[in-house]
Amino acid sequence: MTFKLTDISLNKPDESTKEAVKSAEKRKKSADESIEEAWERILAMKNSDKDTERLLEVKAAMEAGEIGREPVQEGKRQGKFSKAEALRLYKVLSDKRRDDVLRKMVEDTPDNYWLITDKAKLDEFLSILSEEEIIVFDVETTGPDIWKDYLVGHVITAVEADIHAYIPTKHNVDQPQLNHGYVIEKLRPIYENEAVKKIAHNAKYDIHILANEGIDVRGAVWDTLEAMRMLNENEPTFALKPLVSKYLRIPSLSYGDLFGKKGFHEVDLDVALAYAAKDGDVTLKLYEFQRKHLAKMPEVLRYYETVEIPLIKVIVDMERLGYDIDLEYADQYGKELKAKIDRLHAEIVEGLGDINLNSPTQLKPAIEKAIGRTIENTDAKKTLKPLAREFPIIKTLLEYREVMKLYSTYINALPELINEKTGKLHTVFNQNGAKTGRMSSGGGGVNLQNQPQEARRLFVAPPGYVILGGDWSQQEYRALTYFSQEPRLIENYEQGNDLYATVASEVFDKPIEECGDGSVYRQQAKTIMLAVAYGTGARTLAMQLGKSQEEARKFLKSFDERFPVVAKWIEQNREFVQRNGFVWMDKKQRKRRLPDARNRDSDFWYTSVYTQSTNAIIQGSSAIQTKATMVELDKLCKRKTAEGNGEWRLWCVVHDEALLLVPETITEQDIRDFEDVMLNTYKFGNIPNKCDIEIQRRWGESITVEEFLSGKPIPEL
DNA sequence: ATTGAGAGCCAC
DNA sequence: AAACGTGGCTCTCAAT
Repeated sequence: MTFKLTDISLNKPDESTKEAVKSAEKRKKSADESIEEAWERILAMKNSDKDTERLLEVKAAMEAGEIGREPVQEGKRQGKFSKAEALRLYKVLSDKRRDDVLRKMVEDTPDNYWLITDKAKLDEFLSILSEEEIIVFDVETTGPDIWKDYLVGHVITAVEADIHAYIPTKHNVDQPQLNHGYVIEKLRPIYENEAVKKIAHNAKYDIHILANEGIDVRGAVWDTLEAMRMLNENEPTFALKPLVSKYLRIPSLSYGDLFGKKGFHEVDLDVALAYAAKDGDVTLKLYEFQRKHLAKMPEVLRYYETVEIPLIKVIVDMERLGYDIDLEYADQYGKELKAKIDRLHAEIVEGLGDINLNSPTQLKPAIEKAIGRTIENTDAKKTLKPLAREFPIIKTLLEYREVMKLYSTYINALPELINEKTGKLHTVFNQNGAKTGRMSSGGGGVNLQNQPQEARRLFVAPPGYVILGGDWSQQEYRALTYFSQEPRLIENYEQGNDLYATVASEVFDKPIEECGDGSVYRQQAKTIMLAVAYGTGARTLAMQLGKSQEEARKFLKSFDERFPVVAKWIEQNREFVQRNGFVWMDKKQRKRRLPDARNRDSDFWYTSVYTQSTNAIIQGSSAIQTKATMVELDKLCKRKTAEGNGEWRLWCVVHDEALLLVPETITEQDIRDFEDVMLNTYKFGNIPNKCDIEIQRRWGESITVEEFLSGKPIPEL
């Protein structure tokens, strides 16, 4: 097609006249445009996917007579039907549907849903509860924030009696309710009674909220959220409603669908009853469903009940304790970093131009221009590092990145996250945040598990206390050794040798003396071990070691030859997951389901599920060791506190590292007791555990036990 | 203003 | 030919 300049001359008088005529016709037409024509016109417009979806929904609802057009304002005639009106109607439609659902919920409220708003009814319910061995509990609140939101009502299910009660106390509605404190005191004996077994969905939240009311929940024996993670860690969501819809086939709309952003305290009591009591009802049904299925995996059930369940309260306590932040240190360090950032920024901008250095999209072309060649991305490790030697500006940029990350994510950010109420920094631990069973940490605030050394320095013990920390030495490789039963590795650990030196000596065929601390062989063996555990290929390993792929391949091959039993175990895992679609963690206490392993194209000789199968066993089993030990550490803390020489608390756990907050007057015996729990709570069969213990006031600024016992003072803040 | 995806990078 | 496991947060940038 040819293109003539004249084709785009816009201001030809004849054309504009035509347009004017056309639009006049259009106006005339629109006055008597039929609704069908209007829809055709609107739907032909450039609409986003979401708008199209909404428009079609409105169209269908209008055609079904569910809604009509907006009312005409007095004295005006109805204008033409516009996209804007259609989208306004969408909101009208959603609100109407929501109201319909809520009305229906109220109408259909079962007789065994009890709304308790007077003392007599509460007493009647309490007398029913006194006969119950197990109950469901759930708190309704103003929102999800355990520090800002507060309790507005209690849901309790009397299981045997089959009654689901809602006891509102703080709804902002014009309906009578029982006094908040009165209900707390009436329910306290139940909540705090160990003998009254309790079921909840996401019990950690309810326990937190009740703790805010001064109630110490005891006897929690089942959490339907954590149980579901045992049954299927791949579930897309662990929210109650979707699980109930999916597994019990009870249609359940989410809180947001029903109430939007409204807090539960704004909900009328009849609606509140229908919604809240149903939570107790379906949680109970989900519990029964889960029990039936977990019974088929007795080791998983036992692990769940003896480790995961007690762990909930251990985590609650840890989250509530929080962290003291050295603000003075943070401020001073932050200023230093900021000055450095400014200096580096100025230097880089001189070479690259005045761009946003934090924007990869702006950075990439600027770098390409500056160095005169194209780059794939601005990834520090993969792309920029190899260029740093040749181009000083890249080196400076990498330095900028590093300092910027430290400043913006950690040093400058942490003080901002301090909780106003407690004056401390709090994290949220997700008990099974990783599909392997590891915990994760964060929850909109601080992630305790990825603090770099520099940032750990901001975390300090309160006056009079010290941080007693222990980390399992080579936790995952000990697990690997146990599972594979590789004789050379077992021997290494039985004799208390240095693993990396042993591996280096074998892989590089060097005398052990040349593979000790500080040797390049030992360092490389460390990387190779990691590659084995993570399933890293030769290409990546080559990059990490700064060697050719050829050499990296040789190293991996050499490892397989020298530690053939490990290689065989990895191969077994591959076969197992291919056959079964899952792997077992230690003692069948937990599964990692990798269903993709079963329906793979046979042409693929590698898929990530195979590396995952081995890694999941190692990582997941290590997590079991950590969690089982956490439960015992909590008991140790309670025992020590009871001795009366000051309070002991579990402070933080980072995968293979456990830190306690203990009185600064601790004794050698105290430390030995701590070590004993770390070493002996959970063992991988015949492999001995090893634990390195350190004492500190500032996280990471520690002295060893030996130093401590020989009288070396713990560094002051 | 809020949200979500992608890039990038911190930890074990 | 294909190959690094598990997370979470900050920043940018585009979309709503």
